[in-house]
Amino acid sequence: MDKTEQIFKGAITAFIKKGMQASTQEVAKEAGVAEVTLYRRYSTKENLFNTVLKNVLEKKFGAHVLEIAKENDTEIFLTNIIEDRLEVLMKNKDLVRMLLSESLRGNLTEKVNLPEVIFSSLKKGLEYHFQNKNQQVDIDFCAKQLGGVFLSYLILPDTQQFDQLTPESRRKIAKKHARSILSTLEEAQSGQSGI
Amino acid sequence: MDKTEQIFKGAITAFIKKGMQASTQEVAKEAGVAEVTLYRRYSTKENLFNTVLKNVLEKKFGAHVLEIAKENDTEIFLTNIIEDRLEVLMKNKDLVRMLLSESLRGNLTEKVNLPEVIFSSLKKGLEYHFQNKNQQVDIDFCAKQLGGVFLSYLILPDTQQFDQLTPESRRKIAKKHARSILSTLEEAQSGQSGI
DNA sequence: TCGTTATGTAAGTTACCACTAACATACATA
DNA sequence: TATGTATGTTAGTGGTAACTTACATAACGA
Repeated sequence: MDKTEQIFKGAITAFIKKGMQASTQEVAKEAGVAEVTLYRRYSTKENLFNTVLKNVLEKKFGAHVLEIAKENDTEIFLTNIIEDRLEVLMKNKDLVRMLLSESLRGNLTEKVNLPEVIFSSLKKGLEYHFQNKNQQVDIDFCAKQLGGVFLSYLILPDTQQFDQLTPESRRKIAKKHARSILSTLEEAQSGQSGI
Repeated sequence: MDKTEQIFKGAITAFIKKGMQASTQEVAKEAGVAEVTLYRRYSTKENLFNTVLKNVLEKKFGAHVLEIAKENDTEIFLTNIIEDRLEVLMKNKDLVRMLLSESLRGNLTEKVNLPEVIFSSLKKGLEYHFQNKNQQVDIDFCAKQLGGVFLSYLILPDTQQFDQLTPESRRKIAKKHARSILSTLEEAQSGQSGI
């Protein structure tokens, strides 16, 4: 029974329930650990929060976006990245929603700020994918569109839960979004970009 | 100097800063009113919060979506609704972000839950617009796409602030998003819908 | 066996917060 | 003038939360 692991798990479940407002008492109880132990190890609640989140972000959202970006066909690439990221996000929906809430409140440090982390990783993936094509693409606009897809599933009222669908349905939806984004890319080629 | 107005304005600025966590003391100070006055009028902080928000939602986001939905051309309709709603949302960005944060935390009553309110009003607009066309449209999917556009501007890191752009730029962006959504509608016609 | 290290228990400190009670004041209207 | 109504001031109550201190205990290596 690794104490650190115990604390991390307990802290996460407590933080998911109440966000940063979860008391150290609750965290301690959830982790099966004395409250003072938390302070001896992490000094402040804020530090505990950041440490735990940094760890969990790497573990759960560590993206292999560049792998996906190697795909040469843009429609397939977009479909894959939507399918992949959306699945991860929806699997951790409660955690992600808590992070979004705290982010909106300005409570997150840069390294742990989920929207920023995801947005910048999307941009990197897009840059990588388009670098060798002589297609002029507004990366920011495209990343925003992708982000919008994720956010809509995370925040808008859900009739059907994404992670409860069959793989075929999921792929179909991902493809639909991908084609939607694709259509603006093709358009941008004959016009000019973003602004 | 209408006291009620005073209280509402003060409460809003306090709530924008700290969400529902703003103390009644802070609200009172911001409103230039004694703390006890708030309790005499609204009994509890929660009730004050809900009353104020309900009022402000009606005032600031009271939508004439059905007006917009009368437009017969779908591309123009979508462009208009995006342009219109996005402008309102971005003009009240801080307030909206606070509401999103509280919504994610499950702190909002139904009538004041911004994502739900907007999503359902979007759906109504779409239903109205498509009711007399013999085009089979997945309203939910379409509303989700629209919602995603708004959320992306509200949450993702912004290089350019939407409400600081020229009207022409704004319309151009709105149109771009509209065409993107439009492309999925056209596709759906020859295939089947959403799931 | 001794000292170090990690933990637990229990009590306490300080600060804040939602909410209340008691009393005073100002104003308007009958 | 008298009375009611809305407000302010001040103090207080009970609860909670972040964080600390002091002391005890168990494990482990030298």
